[in-house]
Amino acid sequence: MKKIKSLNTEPETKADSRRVILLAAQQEFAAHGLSGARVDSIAERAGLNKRLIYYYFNSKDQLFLEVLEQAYSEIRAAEQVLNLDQIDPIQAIRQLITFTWDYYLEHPEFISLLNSENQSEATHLKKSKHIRELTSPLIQMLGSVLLKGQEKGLFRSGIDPIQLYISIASICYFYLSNNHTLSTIFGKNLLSPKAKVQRLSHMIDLILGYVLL
Amino acid sequence: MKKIKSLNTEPETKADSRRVILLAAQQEFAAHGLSGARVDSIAERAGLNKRLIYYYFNSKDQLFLEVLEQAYSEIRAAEQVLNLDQIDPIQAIRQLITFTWDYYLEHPEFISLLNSENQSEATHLKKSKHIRELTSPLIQMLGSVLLKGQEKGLFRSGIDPIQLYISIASICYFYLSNNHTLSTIFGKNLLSPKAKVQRLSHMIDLILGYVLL
Amino acid sequence: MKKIKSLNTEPETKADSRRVILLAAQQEFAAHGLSGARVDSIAERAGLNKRLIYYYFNSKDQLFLEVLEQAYSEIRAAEQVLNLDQIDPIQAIRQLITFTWDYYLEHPEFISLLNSENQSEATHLKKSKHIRELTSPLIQMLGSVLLKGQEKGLFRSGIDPIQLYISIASICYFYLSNNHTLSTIFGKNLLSPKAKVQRLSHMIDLILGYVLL
Amino acid sequence: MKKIKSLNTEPETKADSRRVILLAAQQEFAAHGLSGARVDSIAERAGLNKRLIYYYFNSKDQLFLEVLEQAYSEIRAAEQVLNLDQIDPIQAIRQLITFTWDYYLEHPEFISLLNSENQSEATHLKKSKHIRELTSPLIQMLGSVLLKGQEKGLFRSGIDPIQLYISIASICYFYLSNNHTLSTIFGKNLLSPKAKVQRLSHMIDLILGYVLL
DNA sequence: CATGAATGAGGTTTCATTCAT
DNA sequence: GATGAATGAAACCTCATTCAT
Repeated sequence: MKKIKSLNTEPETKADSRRVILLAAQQEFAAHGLSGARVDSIAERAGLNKRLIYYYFNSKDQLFLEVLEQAYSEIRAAEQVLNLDQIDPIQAIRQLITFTWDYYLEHPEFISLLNSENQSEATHLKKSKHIRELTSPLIQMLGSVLLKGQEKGLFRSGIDPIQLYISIASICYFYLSNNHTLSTIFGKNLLSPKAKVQRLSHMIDLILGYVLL
Repeated sequence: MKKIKSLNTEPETKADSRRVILLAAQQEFAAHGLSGARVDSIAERAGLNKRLIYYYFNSKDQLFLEVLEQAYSEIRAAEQVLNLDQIDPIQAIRQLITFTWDYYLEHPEFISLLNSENQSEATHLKKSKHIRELTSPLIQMLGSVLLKGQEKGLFRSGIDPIQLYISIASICYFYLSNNHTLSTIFGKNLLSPKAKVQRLSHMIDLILGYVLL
Repeated sequence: MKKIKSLNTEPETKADSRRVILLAAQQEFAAHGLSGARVDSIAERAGLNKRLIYYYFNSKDQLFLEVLEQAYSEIRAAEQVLNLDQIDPIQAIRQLITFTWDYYLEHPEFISLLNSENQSEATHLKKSKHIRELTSPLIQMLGSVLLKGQEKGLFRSGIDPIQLYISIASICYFYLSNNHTLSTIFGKNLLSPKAKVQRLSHMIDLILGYVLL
Repeated sequence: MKKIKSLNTEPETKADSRRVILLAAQQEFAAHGLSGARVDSIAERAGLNKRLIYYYFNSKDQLFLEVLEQAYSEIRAAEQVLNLDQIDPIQAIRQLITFTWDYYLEHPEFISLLNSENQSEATHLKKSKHIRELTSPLIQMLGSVLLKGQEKGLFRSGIDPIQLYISIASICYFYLSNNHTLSTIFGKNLLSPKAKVQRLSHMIDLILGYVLL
């Protein structure tokens, strides 16, 4: 549990504290889940007084929600930049898979947070107002990719973009979220460099095998 | 949190108490995760004294491990009965998907337990002795299905059974494990009867689309 | 804050703990009020682990309610023993005043608890089921005293026993509950032996002056 | 907990802030008692920064003392206006009771503050310098009323004005301070319009029944 | 005169675990 | 085998107060 160091040597300004707490909380929640996370540890990680956490966020649960909202908006923002609807549809599918895979690899905390939230039956997320709007652009984007591919005679028809998106997310997510048990059961490290390359390759084959006519 | 009733009115025998505790623990761990589960609640669910839990299982963690081992051996036993290598390969793939989907649907606690264990980085599972040998028969079975399909000129070549198995598990598992957040984000109930039928159909299309030449 | 010593040298039995906590709580609540009382102090007074308080009573508030209920039932029990309806009515009024005065003097915690409860707007008492039944016998008893006095041509008619009881309680209670501010303002100790005698005498004069024809 | 609005839109002057805080504190202390009151809430009620409270009043306790002093001087000022010694003695007694009753009814915070202060054993009041001299004029006034009534052959002799004053205060105060528990115990609302009229009538009867020959 | 940010001490409550029978 | 009573450690959260500007 390392203390977060501020990048610049100047003393943090007021608004910084909020951000520092949010970052520390993300780490702690990711590492231990919601009920396993300790407010004390978050304060320690942040290098700030515990009381301040309650000053800015009113409770552990509210803090968790904000961490979660931030995580969602970050991935959605990154996805938006892909501009899948402006490139070749086959390439677009490849890119979406690769991006999703890489993003999950680089953001293990995202997976961890989602697992926690699902264990809480999404009680936090349901209180959030702007979460739902975040996702629709992505699905729309994937929808137009599928349409374009179909019009070009490349893709099969009748693919539901939501189903496809969930499946792409599934195969990336599960491999990583369940890496520990899978690696234990299969008796080999599923995250070796070689294994990662093989997995990505398999996933692209799988999805394209389905999508392409 | 209902108390588990013993079916016969006679006082439970020694082995019964153990089983009742194990069942109660499974429910509690599934509902709240490892750190969220309460030993008190387990005792209450079991209708037995808390001290007895320690008498039989020594600690909460050891109890969790036993619950986990039991869950694994149950699903592996069920898979074994499929006898996929004795039927038509296409049908075998269909059956494997359908079975996996149904099993996860009927055993939400299995998903929940795995999530908890992965959050703990599989520390419990790593201590288990007989877990590893449980999985290999399944993969071997799937391997021979793939081989047979390929020999018959139906399936593409070069499919890694482990990769495929993980992918099949992924698309079933993730949809259910993340149902709460997904339903919230997409703003619709992903577990309505209709939605479940559509999902299964999509998953079979997806996998067969990939496997078939 | 003295630790309560058990009267007998034997180790306390199980059920004793509950009583010891209740007594310790009464003292602490009386001394500091509900919000001023500390659960830690109660545990210390009782010479028992703090956790045990939550084991027997589920929360500070529930503990407070039980203390309050006990206090009420004690005073009501003591009042019942007076058997006012079996003695001369004038003597009965004198006795009721004297008893009330003495009881409040000997049970300052009762006054303190009532003050706390009124500050909480009787939220605890309102949850109690058997409180209301406790008081009616007393009022009935006073009612028959008044009736008898009236029939004997001694007392004025039309006296409401509830009003009279409240007034008697008032003049005893207020003098003691507000003793600190009154003594400060009037610059003399209102609880000197002499002052107490004078007060009781005044109160009897006051009430009899009103009641008698 | 409504924020106190300043009547004029202009920025408050220095003395205003002090007064606004004092008013807010009175409300908060009255509502929750000394230990139950929150400095944060007082600041919020006042619409001013918490730090300002410390700027003007140094501590919560000192603030409480000032609130208390103000409350005392207000009631004493109001009593002074009565000029009881210039009217008919019987009427004077009636007026004193009615005034006391009405004042307590209109100033529930006064009762609440006194209760808190007595719970603190008058520690604040004892530090106050000008409290003690506030009360003597009232007692002197009541003394001369009693004397006049006695000289006119209306009142009994030997009535101690302090005792009588305390008794009058008692019967008004207790009924209101303990209204919540009394209403709960007797199972009826003691502050309904009708109940209030009956109480006042009873109190006047009680005191006059004692005072008059 | 005024304020947002920060804090140390301590509050109630919860927890896995053990004792004693 | 089984149990009610008991506990130390630590959890979340709150409070009056102060700092820095």
